[in-house]
Amino acid sequence: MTQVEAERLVELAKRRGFFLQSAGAYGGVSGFYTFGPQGAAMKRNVEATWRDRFAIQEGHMEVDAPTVLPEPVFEASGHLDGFDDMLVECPECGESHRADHIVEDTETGIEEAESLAPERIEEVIAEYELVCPTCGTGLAGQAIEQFNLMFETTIGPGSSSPGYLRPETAQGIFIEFPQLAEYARNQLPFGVTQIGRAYRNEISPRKSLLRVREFSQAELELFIDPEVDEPDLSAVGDVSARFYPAKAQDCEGGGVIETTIQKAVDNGIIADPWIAYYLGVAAEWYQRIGLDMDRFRFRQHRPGELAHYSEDCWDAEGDVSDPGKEPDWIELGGFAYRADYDLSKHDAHSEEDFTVFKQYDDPVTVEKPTVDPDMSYLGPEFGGAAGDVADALESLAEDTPDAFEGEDVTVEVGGDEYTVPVEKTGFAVEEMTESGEHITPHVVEPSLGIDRALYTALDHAYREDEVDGEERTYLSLPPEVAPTTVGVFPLMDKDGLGERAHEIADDLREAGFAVTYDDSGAIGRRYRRQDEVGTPYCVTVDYDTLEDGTVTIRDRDSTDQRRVAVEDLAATVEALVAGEETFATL
RNA sequence: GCGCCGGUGGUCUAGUGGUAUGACAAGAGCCUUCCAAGCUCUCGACCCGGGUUCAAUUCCCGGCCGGCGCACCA
Repeated sequence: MTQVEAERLVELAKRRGFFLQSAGAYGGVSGFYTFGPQGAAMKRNVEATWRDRFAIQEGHMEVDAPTVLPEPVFEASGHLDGFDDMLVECPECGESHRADHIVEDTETGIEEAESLAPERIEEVIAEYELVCPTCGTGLAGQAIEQFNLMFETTIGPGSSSPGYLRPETAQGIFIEFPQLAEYARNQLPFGVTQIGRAYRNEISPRKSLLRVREFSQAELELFIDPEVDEPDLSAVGDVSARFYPAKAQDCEGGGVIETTIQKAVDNGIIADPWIAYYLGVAAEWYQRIGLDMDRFRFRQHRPGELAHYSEDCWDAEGDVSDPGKEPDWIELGGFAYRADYDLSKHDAHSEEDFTVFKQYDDPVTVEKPTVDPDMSYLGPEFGGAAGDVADALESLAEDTPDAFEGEDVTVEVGGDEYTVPVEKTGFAVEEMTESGEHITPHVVEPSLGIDRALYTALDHAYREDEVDGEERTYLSLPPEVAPTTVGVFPLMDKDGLGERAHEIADDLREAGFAVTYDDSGAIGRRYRRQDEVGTPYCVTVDYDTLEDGTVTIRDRDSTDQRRVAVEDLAATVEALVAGEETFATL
């Protein structure tokens, strides 16, 4: 960013209809972008390739959850508490700092301040006379400002039912886990994908599409049995990528390692095989949508960056600097092993069961102490406490069956002791057959930003060159993601060329291609127009077409042309797009 | 949120206390047998609000938006 090429890319994006800042008529609004005709088409294509790779090819299901969800969902997920920042402003220099960080960074002995109440933070600041890290002014007495990154709304009239715009698409999957597991016939592993919008009320959106308040995510939640499920690493073992391990980031001159997924696992660079598997899948996908893999890497989170539930986490990063400049790495996606964190949270906070039943290969017989209290005795004897006494007896039997060996057994309920004759407890040791157990699946989560991927693909596709002494700008996008696949032009709009070209354009559309028809001005101008939006092929109808039924097809990157029979045109374009045919050998 | 700089047609831009320059793009036409050619015509702009002034796009203040730096990015 910041550099010349990025500015020209943003200018092209606006001029040609890839993306523009929203609500310009009303002064613009920071952090919101509208995809224009080219951008919307490209985004659709990018999402289609993601769907193909992460859902269809992997055999996973796709869902589409609401963007607004009720407050309890985010209480459970931790976003309500963990997603807000506590800011404190310095009265002297005006700098805002993370209050929880200031508290942590000193001799207070507090390591994890994020969960503390703002009032407590204020007390700690006053107590230890903490100062502004910028100018050294005391911060005692300054109010702590809460800033939650979630957009809040109300569901229905009144404010009794608060809701939030989801800050990530993932929760929409987690909360439906019980039903989704049913759809998967309770068989692990299974994966659920979602492509959708997510919202974060960023303090300071920046860098065009790269930091926005509304964006699209493509997420996969893979639910596994951690004890038995393993990925098929051979499917992506040969995929090569650049890896930037945490250790290398800590020391000076630490290097990026280029190797294959399989070798990265063998050498211990990537600890978790599932993470390794998805790094491989993702590397293939990023390459497929046109990223320059020399300007791409996987960076491992350093220990301090890791979320507390995550053992190992990697980010996909793309370099969006100008060629020859210092790299400017932006985060494109995250790959996290989330263990049972999310499902356990929702299991605890909701009424539903977020586990799956795992059947043993062979049923096991266990001796299980049970009670069957005689309520007709307990009731009259203990009155209102009878129910609690019965519960206490049940847990006692589970924990310490020995207690039932005497004549009487004593339990404590609400501070009072109750003694029950053993014969009234119905205590028995039963042989029970267990055919399996309930387990909470673990979650492997590849989470990718669509807008950032799209921006990076544009950045990496942006080219400037010269054709016959004229400057040319073009986007060398893969045909699969280019907004338009074929441009169709009559060499001139007369002598029936236009009519013939229209027929050909219609035929190509019927064959399923995204086609642009253009008969304005000189032919060269039309080629350049399509170059700027990344159209890979242009077909021109000329006088020979009327004579012998052939057209020229032009390759965007080389500007070379070949003659092709009209009846072979659709098949030829199809083969070119699929990569089964190259233009050079056409 | 703080600091610095900026905001003129779709895009890039000149300039000004008296309503604005040029280029590109776009539209119409002529010309044109494959790479932004030429000619004619047309369309189209001073971010918003307040202040100073006879008069503000211009000066001042505030806001919004953008770039950069700081902070933030669970």
